[in-house]
Amino acid sequence: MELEVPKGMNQAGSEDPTDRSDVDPTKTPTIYDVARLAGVSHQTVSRFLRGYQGIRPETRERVLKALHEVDYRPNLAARSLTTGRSHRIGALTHEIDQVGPSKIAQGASIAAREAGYLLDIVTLDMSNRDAINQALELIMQHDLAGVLALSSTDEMTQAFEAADFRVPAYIAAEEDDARGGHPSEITSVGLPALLSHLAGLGHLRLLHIAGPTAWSAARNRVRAYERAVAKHGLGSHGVLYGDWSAKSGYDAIMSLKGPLPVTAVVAANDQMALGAMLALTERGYRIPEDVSVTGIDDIPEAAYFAPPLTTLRVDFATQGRNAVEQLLAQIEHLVLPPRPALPSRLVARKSTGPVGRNLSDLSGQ
Amino acid sequence: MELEVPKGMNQAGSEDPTDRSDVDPTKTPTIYDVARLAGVSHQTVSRFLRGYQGIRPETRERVLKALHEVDYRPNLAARSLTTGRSHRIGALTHEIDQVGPSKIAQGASIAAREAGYLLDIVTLDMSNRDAINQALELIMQHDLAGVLALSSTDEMTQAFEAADFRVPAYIAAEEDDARGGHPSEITSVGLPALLSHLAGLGHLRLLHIAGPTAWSAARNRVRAYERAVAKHGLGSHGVLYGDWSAKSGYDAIMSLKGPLPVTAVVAANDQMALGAMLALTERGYRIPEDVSVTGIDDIPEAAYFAPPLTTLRVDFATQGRNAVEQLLAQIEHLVLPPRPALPSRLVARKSTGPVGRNLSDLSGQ
DNA sequence: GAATTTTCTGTTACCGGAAACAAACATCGC
DNA sequence: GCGATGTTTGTTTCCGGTAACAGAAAATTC
Repeated sequence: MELEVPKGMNQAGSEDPTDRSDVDPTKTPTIYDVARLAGVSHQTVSRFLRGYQGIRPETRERVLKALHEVDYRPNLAARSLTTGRSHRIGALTHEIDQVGPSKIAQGASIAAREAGYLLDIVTLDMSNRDAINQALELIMQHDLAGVLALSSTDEMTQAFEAADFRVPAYIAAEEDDARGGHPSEITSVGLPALLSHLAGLGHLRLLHIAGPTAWSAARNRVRAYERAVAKHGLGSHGVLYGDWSAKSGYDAIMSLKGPLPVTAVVAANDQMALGAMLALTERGYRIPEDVSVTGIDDIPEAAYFAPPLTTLRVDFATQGRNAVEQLLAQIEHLVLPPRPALPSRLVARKSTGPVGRNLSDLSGQ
Repeated sequence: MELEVPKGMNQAGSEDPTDRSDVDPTKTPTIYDVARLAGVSHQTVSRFLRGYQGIRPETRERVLKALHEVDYRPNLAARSLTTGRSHRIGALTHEIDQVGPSKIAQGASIAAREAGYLLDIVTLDMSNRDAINQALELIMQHDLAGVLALSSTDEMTQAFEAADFRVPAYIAAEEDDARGGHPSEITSVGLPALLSHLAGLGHLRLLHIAGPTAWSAARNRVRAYERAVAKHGLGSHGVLYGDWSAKSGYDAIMSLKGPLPVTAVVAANDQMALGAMLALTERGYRIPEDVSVTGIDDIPEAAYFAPPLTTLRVDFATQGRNAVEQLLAQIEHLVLPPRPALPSRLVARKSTGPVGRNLSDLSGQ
């Protein structure tokens, strides 16, 4: 008399339902391997993995045991093939020699990780159209849940508008005053506070060293600077343009002919402020006795410049986090609670001081 | 009389072989869509895409046309499901507030891109074991071609040894003196050159501000420093340990009691050198008249410190590139040509100078 | 206690490619 | 003129999951 073949897939002839005979140890195990081992169907394993509740405790335990035994790890390629969704986000960021962009990327990376996503980071020159298109081409092949630009330049904006991503895309503009968005803390609160700090020290004539005009952050800062100058009734010698680097800050100051026409220099980031300070020093001005200098960002080194830099603290990590959350909201069709504005705090250090008597006459000229 | 149905898959009744009738425009097209449009089999399309030569020019052209018409983009999830290989590399990097790590990541990212890979970058605290394990857990799910650690700490090394990646893994130690590898340029050539520069300026008693001991780069630099001190017959006041940050360089100098026992400070990176310079200045020492200070890395800002910093230029981008190439060699079973050593060049600026007479007596004490 | 519903589990089909195999056709040699 | 060979293209199967459906077992109803 024959025993009835037990139900299920286990018909290979072994009487032990937890059959491990043909599990190839060199291959990474699949749910089929786990199913065979647990004596259930692969679908039950799949259900277990996705947290389905209607599984009998007894079955559940067998699956769990089998999962551990073979040290199962899901194959996300297969999963995203069927579900049509990946858990990767493509992130474009500017070449990271600046602290800001890399901090933003870091915050974004962490936020993505918390949501179960991984960030595919591509660094490129944000103002080089060819580089952007090339990067987009690459990124679009690697099936992604969404695409993120971690900073905003004109070229990037245009490329995003022209591209056909087929997935959600988002540009993390630090500030989007021009596009009708609510202006960021930096330009609405931070820069006015900075200028008011300078006005309070008696400075009447200022100079702004801005970032490249293609960057929306740079443009917004210029506008905010000019607004604040007007509001306090100050005079501005105008705006010089750098490229965010210390060298460009240095060059900006060196390009000024004749005696310094201002008592304070407002740089759009800390690096340019650093360069400006060196140039001023070399030209014989003492900081802050003769000229005050301010930056924006408060990079970790700013407190250790000589002299320590008065600057605006910017929360880059949160900026990156917000960007990811915005994108995820699109991906997962969530409605996002209004995010609190990013505080940007004035950090007064020794690079600003009261206008010295010896130069104060300049401020009125 | 009936026309014969043309061969191929195109039996849906339309007489036009380039049938586009049931291509759903909302779905991203697949090779099957392209095949139908071109009137060939999907396999022919697949062959075309992978560069197979044995396709008749006529067929080839039809496929190409169809590809363009639907703007086909390969689904890499499907591809890596069948080939069992992905084109992504998981990269672990230290929280990127330092320039070094982020430059390395950038170089790695570019090199990966050139080879058709994308870098999944995960930032973490390289000396936090829990963070490392958590990150590894995450990236092991996202099927990767390989795993890369972009800098080397003890914790990272241990975690890598314990982990079961099932894919190639590589730790990019800047230098691996301790593990028998060929020592890097920095420790074998760069630091000796730096010390010899100081010796040439008359410095006889030095202090080293090192990075955290868990970092192999920090340890190697300490060893190289001590070797070079011995070689030149110099005296060392010893080694103080920082954490790569400007603050830790500042604190290190401030922790010294009494008058400064050395005439030159050798910091293991530029940030700590910056902090050290500020502390020295606050304690009343002039740089370089009273004390010389050197860094390592040559970050872009170093040339604009006050005073500009004498340092060793390190090629981070190439370091990252090398790491990726090493990993790819493992992934694709290539034998790598021996890579040329990374040049590390001494960049002498104004933070070093001849020993001043007023303090030179200290050097012999 | 049979019929019905609910709960749990198994079967089949599919995602979009690539590999293995097979067939159709052209070319060649003797 | 017919098999041998080579070139080009098509068919089937598989990768490792998930979705949709179906079937069996248990619980409930009347």
